[in-house]
Amino acid sequence: MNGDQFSNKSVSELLRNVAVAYQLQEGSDSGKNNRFKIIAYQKAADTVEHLSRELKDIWQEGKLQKVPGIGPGIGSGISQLFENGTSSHFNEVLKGIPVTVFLLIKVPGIGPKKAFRLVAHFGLTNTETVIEDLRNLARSGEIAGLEGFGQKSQIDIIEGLDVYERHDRRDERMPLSYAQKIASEVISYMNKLGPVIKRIDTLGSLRRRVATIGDIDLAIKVHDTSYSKRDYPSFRDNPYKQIVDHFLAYPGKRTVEAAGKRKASILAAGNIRIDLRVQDAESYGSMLQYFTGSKVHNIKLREYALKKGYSLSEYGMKVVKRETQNVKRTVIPAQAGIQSGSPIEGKEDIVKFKDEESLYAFLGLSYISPELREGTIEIEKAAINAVPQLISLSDIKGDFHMHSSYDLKSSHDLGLNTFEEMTSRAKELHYQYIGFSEHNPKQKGLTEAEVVEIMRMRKVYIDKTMKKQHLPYFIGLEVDILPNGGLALPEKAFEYVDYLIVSLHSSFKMNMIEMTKRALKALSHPKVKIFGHPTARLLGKREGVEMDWDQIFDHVVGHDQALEINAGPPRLDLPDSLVKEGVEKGVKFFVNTDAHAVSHMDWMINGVNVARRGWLEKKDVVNTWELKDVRKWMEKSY
DNA sequence: GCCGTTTTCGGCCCGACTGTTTTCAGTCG
Repeated sequence: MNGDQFSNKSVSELLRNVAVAYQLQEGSDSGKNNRFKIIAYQKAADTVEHLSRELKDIWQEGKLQKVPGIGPGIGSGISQLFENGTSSHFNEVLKGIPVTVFLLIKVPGIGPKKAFRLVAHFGLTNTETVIEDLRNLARSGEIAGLEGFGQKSQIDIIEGLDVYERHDRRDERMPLSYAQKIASEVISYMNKLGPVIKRIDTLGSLRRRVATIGDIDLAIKVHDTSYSKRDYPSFRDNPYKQIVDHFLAYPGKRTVEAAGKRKASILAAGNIRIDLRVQDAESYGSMLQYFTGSKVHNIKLREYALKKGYSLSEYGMKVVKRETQNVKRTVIPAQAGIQSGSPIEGKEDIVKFKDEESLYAFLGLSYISPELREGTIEIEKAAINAVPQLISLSDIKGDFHMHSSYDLKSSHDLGLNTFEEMTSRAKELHYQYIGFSEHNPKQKGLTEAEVVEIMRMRKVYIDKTMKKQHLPYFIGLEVDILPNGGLALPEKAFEYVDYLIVSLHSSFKMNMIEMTKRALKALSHPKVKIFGHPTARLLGKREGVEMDWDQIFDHVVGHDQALEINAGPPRLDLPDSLVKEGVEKGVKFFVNTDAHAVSHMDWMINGVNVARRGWLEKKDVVNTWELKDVRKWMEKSY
């Protein structure tokens, strides 16, 4: 097990191991016809691995079976696991399979069957030494003698072990903003190649704007091959080779991992893997769609296509004819022009797609933004033309969580820049209004009267300063939620602010009931309009707090309050999945940067990405509204 | 074992690559 035995990673690994165990039972009397059970466990493992929230929290909320791929069976096993630390059902299935099998399947090229045969035949049961033992066996030539293995597979095993040891060390994912930066550098380098390249897109989780990224995947569309050599003298015989070669010469490259005709991968500094795929224009849409994923989305899309009579692949679409109910189906080429427009009939009897729009349209679906492609309900929505009109960065009209350098003896960090400097940046960003929210003055060492006076002086100062700035503004404050749910600000100080953000900055380890009570109490004050970075998570450092989110959602909906999507790269809080749950209940949001410096105001895009993954439209995000509507909403109290 | 705009039963994504093969099984993405 890896770290916390209840982490998503551990649970997904456990489910994957159960799938492996069923695979090994196949063919035995007890394991007949569990082909689909295996797939079910693998699907569940995939989903859990890619959840943006802790499965355990979801379980605590009693929503385990809302997770796609988890039904009554797997769900009860997981419940057992969370309750007792172990699950009798899973244990029963795993029983009798040496643990070393589960270690060996992590080696590239070794799957369940091979792992089991190696372990069984050579008695590899020592978990400490199994990797080394296998390497020695391969080197001494003993594996080639085993039935089903040969010289080549023996060499492959040695190579696989090398790759395994290299990659095992870098297991973690990087923040989206960091991945985006690296990708941009590679893209601008590739663009130097000139007109051979028609366009470059990111793929995979990077394109879907997932909070954390594993590998960086890029797609390149080559220029129409109907070019004239006179027009592009540098465009030699093989554009693919030219592009791949250029990629392999990337200055930031450390090693070349693989290099083929139309794809290649390199490792950059920090063992970050960068994959490149090159495709011609007529099939670019299919490729883009396929490698953008997510895997679950693709599987669902293919199932959907199949029901409509099409077989969808990386290359395009074919028509499927079912012969009998159960056994085989024949695939014949789809007729191009079933829908007029973009699909192109290719020579390989397959309908190709230039772009993703025509691909989705061919299936009768409206376009689905990459951020929505997580296999939840996006296909069902697209089928009835009901995908949301997602917000974009240009919709943001103001930032309500910003810390200036104004010293109000606050309990946490001051910002680095003045009100004027932040205002001036806001104007550059074409904001139509702005909200300041320093931390509340500290409680120790100051009397109530002193705090009230500090707050009064601040208002006077802001009003005076902003008079010259000609940008509508709101005076806010970020107030600590005390452990008992009280606010770290005396009541009399409230009259010097337009709105309050309440945030958790201490005592994160409460149980769910206590924490929920605490948050609800803090939210009960009518001046509170925003719940700041609600889970209080710090990516890679601190898990979010335990909270009954349904109660929080209900409360804010009933009291004209909003939840924050904090765009700071260390936070990205709320997480996208909670945003989606919230908006389904009618929750309103702010996307804020929590800027402590002018440069941080550019973080807004990170929050917009989360909002998009959370299915938010303009109506759901207060700081995309017109000034008068924001004012009206701010002044509502209950 | 999961799932539902032709379903609560009867289905379940697609293709490439590779090695050890005489037609396919295993692995991968």
